[in-house]
Amino acid sequence: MITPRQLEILVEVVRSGSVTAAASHLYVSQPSVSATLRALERELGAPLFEGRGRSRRLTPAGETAYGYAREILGLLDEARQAVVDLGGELAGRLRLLAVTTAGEHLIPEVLEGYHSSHPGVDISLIVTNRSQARAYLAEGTVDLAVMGRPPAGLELHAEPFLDNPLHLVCAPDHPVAKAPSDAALTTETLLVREEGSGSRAAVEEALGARGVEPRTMTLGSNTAVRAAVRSGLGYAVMPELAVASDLAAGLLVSVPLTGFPLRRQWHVVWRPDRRLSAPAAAFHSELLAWAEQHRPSG
Amino acid sequence: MITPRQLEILVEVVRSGSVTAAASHLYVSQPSVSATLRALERELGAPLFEGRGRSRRLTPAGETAYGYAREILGLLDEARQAVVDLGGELAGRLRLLAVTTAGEHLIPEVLEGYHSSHPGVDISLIVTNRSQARAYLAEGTVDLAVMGRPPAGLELHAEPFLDNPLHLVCAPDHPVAKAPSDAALTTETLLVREEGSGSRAAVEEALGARGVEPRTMTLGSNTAVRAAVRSGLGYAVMPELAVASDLAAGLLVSVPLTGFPLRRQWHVVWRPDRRLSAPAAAFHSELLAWAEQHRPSG
DNA sequence: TTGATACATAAAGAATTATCTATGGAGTGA
DNA sequence: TCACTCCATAGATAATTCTTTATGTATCAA
Repeated sequence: MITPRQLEILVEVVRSGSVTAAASHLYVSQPSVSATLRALERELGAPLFEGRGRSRRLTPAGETAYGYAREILGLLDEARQAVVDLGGELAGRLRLLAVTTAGEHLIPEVLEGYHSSHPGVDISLIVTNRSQARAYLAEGTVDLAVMGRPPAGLELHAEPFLDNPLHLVCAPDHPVAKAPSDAALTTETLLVREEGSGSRAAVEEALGARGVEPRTMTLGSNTAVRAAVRSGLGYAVMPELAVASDLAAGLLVSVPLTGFPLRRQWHVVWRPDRRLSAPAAAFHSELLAWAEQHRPSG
Repeated sequence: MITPRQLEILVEVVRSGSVTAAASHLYVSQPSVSATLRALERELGAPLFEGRGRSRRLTPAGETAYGYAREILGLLDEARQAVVDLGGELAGRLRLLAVTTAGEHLIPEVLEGYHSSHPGVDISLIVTNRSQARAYLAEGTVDLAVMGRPPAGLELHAEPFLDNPLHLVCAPDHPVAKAPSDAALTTETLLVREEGSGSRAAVEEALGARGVEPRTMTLGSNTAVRAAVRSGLGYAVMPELAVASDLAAGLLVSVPLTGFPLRRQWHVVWRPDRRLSAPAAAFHSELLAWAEQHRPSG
C-alpha cells in the first residue's frame, strides 16, 4: 500500500535534492528516509532515482510519481480543509504568498482586520519575489498569492484589484530630479532589485522600450534600494506602496517624466484547479474591500 | 495521518451501506472497520455518519470526505498505472464495462485479439445495463465503457464508433410479421428488458413517439427476451448484434416497418478528467479498428 | 591517493497500528 | 415484548513500521 508518508518523503527529497537534507527537514534519520524511498520503489515496481553518489536524478518513473505525489498530497490537504469549512466558524489554515512590496505594505494591513474577525484561522505568509512565487504556485502550497503581474506558463486565475503605480524616484537634489530627461536617466545610475523581482522586470522593460540603458546597481531588497536612493546613490522605479511615506516626508521625489508613474496593477492569484478554502475566500473578500478604501493617488 | 486504507474502508462502507457488509467484503472483522472509521473521524475532527442502528447516513462531512476519498484513491491507482505505462510493454490492468449486448457480442471478439497482442494486461469486464454503467463511470472504477448512448449528467467523453441498428423482431409466423402495422404493434405484446436497460429506454421512446402503447412483458436479459420472441410470445426491439444469428437462421424476422431498424450507435465512453492508461488507449484503438472491419448491414 | 560527503545496508529495539474474540447496547420487526 | 441484527467497545495479540546506531561503499574534490 502506498502511504501518504512515502509521498511526503519523496516530495521532500526531490525538493531539497538530497536524502540527508530531506531527513533533516523532516526531523527523521537519513536511513529512515532511504528505507521509505526503497519501500515506495518496491511498491511502484520501478526505481525512482538514477545515478549514485552525489549526482542523483529522478528517473521518468520518479518524475511521474513526484507529480502524482504532489497532486495527492494536495488533495489530502484540500479534503481536510473542506471538512473544516463545513463548520460554522472559519477555521483551519490560510497560506498566503506576496511579493516583497505587497507583503510589506499591503498584506499586513489587510491581515490586521482579517485576523481579528477570524481568530481561528492559522495564517502563514510567504514573502518572496515574483519568480519564486511562480514555484510556490506550481507546487500548490499556497492558497492565494498577491503580486504585480501573474507569472506566465501556469494555469492561474488572476484578478486585478488595486492600482500599483510605479514611481520614478530619486533624492530631491539628485540630477534626475533637477533636470528630468531620458539623457539624465541614461547618465545616472539605476538601482534595481535582484534578478527575479517583478519590479525589476517592469523597470527594465519600460526603460528598454524608450532606449534608456543606464548603468545599474543591484540591491537585494526594496528597503536597501530605497535607502540607497535616499542617500543619492542613484534613481529607481518603485511601487507607490513602498515609497509613499518617503514621498510624503520629502525624502524622495517622484519624477514626472512622461510615462511615469508606470501603470501597473496588483493581482490576487490562485490555481483554478484547486478549491478555494473558506478562509481563502474570506481573505479574498477582505482584500477587495480593503482595496476599495485605499485607492492610491496615482 | 490519513491513510489510503482509511479511505478505502470509508468508500466500501458507504457503497455497501453497512459496516458489517463492508467488513465482509474487505475480509476483515467488523470491529476493525469500526475502529478505522473512528480513526478517520478523529483525523478529520468530525463525525462521518449520523443516526444509530440501521438508519445510518453520511453527515455533510462524511459526504465531503467520501468524495475526496474516491478522488484520492483514483489518483493513487492512476499513479501506479502511469508508472507501469512507462515500461516498454503494455502491462497493468484494463477495467472495461459494457452494456449487455456489447458485452456479450462485441467486446469478447475485440478482446480476443487484444489479449493475444498484450498478454501482460489484466483485463476485467463488467457487463451491466445502462443505468448501472452510469454509477460505475461516476465512481471512476472503469477505464473505458461501451454503450449505446452515454448517460447524461456526467462529464464524459463519448465517441461513436459503430452503427447499432435496433431491429423490430418477432417469430416468422407472428401476427406482426404477417401484417406489420402500428395497430398490430399495439395489439400484440412487447417484450422488453428490465428497467434501467438502454435498449428498453430506446424502445419506449420510439414507440411512444408514434403513439404505440402495447402491453409489455419485462424479462431480465437479452437472452430471455430473444428466447421468448422466438417462441412467439410477442415482439421486441433488439440490437442487431444480439439477433444477427437468429435472423440469419430464420428463427426471427426483422419487421420492415417505417422507422425500423432504429438508428443508434455504439459509443466508447470515458471520463475526460482521468488520464487514459496505456492499456486503455490500446484497447480504444483496437476497438476502432475492429469496428472498421465489422460494419453491420444496417 | 586521500579525505569528505552522501547514501545504502544491517541489526535491533520501540512504538504504533491493525487485528481478533468476546460482549454489550440499541434499534427493528414480528 | 421478544428475538434478531447491527454496531460499538474492551482487552489482548500480532504485525508492521518507524526509529536509531553502527558501518560499508561510491563519488567528488584536493
